[in-house]
Amino acid sequence: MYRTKTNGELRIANVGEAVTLAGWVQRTRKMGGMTFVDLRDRYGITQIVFNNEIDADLCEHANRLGREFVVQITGTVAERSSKNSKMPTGDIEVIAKELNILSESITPPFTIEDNTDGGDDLRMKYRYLDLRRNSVRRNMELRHQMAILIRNFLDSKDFLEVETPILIGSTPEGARDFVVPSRMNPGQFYALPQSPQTLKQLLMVAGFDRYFQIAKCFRDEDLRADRQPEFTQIDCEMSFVDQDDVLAIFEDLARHLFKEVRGVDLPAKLQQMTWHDAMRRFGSDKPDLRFGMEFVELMDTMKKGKFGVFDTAAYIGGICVPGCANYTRKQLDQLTDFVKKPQIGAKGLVYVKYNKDGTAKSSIDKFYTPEDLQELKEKMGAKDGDLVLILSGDNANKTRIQLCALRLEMGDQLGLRDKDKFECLWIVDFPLFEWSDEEQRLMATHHPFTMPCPDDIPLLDTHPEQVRAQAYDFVCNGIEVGGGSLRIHDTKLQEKMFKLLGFTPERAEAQFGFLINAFKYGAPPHAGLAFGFDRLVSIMAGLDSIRDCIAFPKNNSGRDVMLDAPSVLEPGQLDELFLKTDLTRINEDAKK
RNA sequence: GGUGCGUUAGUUCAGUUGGUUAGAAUGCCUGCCUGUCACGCAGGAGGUCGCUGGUUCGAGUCCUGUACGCACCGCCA
Repeated sequence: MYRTKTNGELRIANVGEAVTLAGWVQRTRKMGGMTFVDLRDRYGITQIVFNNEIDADLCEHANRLGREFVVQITGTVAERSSKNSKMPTGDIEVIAKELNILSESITPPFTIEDNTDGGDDLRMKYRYLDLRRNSVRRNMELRHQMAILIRNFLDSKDFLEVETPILIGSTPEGARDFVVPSRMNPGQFYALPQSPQTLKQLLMVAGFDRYFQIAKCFRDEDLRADRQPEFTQIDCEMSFVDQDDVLAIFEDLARHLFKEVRGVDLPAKLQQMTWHDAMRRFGSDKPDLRFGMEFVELMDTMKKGKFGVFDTAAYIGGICVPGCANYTRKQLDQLTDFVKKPQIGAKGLVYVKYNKDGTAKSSIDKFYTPEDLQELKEKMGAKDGDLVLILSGDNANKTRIQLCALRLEMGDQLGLRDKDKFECLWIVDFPLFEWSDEEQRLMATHHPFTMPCPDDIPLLDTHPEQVRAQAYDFVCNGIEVGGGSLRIHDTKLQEKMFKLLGFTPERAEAQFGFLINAFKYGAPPHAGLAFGFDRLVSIMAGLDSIRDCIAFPKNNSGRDVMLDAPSVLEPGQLDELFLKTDLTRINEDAKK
């Protein structure tokens, strides 16, 4: 019994049965009097046989076929005389009786194979061909499967899916908005939502209790492998819940997804790590817990020696890299170059090798006694054969971020960032505010509607930078996959937040008046969370970039190279919108 | 806004110290081949070395600028 595609319907065909298959020509093999055609559709490949001795005209017709021709073939399912164990349909073939060329194809610019010869750029330009490839199509199938699982899960928990508008108003806080001119309101612009944040809060005021949406979001910021200008969030909001309720239900969702998609059992209760601990132990608010090498703070230990660099350091920290005492001078120099790269910006790297024979060799032997190094060894929990790497700097936070980059690099070098291993955790107790040097004011770490921790509310007036937020991130394998918070539903507290963030009452009213007003009519306590759907899919699929699970992604410059978008408008279109483009600034930059 | 790497045949890449007619694989075309399945064999076509300016007797190779691509920093409430 073999699965085939017949007249658009899946069915099971038996040997000897007549079938009609339609699809694309993967390749042909001409053997003189015989021609074999590998016919591909969404479900796989079936070998078609044309035989000169059975039907010479038909065989001649088949010899015209080229790669990616679309054909319909009627024939008989037959058992193969020589089977091919490498392909799922390898023990049958279809002996062709009729061949109908539905569409011809010019030679594709790259091979439609699992291991294509096409580069990323070319694949994106011809994405419709790229999507024919198994590996890419499978990512789309996984995305579909996960969307179904998520919808069904949230539906079973009484979440109501509501679509919120794509054309909304601009909010200067946070990321840059994409804007859309309004023809009927000359000189005015819509903005595309960075997230449906305020709208879902209004749905809570509306009494919808539990909302979700698989929502397109838009941010006009620079791109990365894990950042697209338009992306998809699993956007959720709940009323009458506290933080534990939210975390419980969404780690249930995560547990369900990992089990159904990957067969992986996440722990019954996910670890919760405070932001402060995450920064102290891993130098990151999204630590990769697939491996150890936790930071050890070494201020007391290292300041004993005579190494001048450490005298003025505000932070000295080390990681213990297991089994790497045999690193060569060249490898250590490369690590030093790595931390000195401009993106990382460390001044230098101190290493201590604890050799297998019990001796120690370090870059700071001149300044420390063997006893000092022994004390360091104990402090680091290092064993013979381990390598200790130490960074220092006069800015504790920056140095921790540098040490984080080094830790991840060592994790990569030792192959510890295994794509089939999943370590998920919650980061909690984020600071409510961050100081912005650029704007010379406090900025909301999460967003301006985030509820402070109740214990810290008195600090709002005295030490706002110390106030913790009831905000949480879902982190998997060092990637921020989701985040959310309890929201402020009290008008007075919200006004205070706006004031601390430097909003005048007039500006707050102009931008968020609709929300403040709504809260005057009985707002339930509410909280929510959003998962980055693209990131979640790419983690499950083991992809390096979220582009690979997006049907038609944008490139690094935010361009769709297939559609050649964005593009200039016809003069008439601009006119209708009362718009003029002024490219003089670009030309001036070009002259310089 | 910044840093790094890259740009050579349809495609993926190699190209030594600057030196004759720029190579390989694959794809494509032609012919042969009745059990192939990455079929095989023989032959063939295919290049403005991203663009620009410079150094040089001579530039794919060195230098300036620029465009594009990728990764990253800044940015992403």
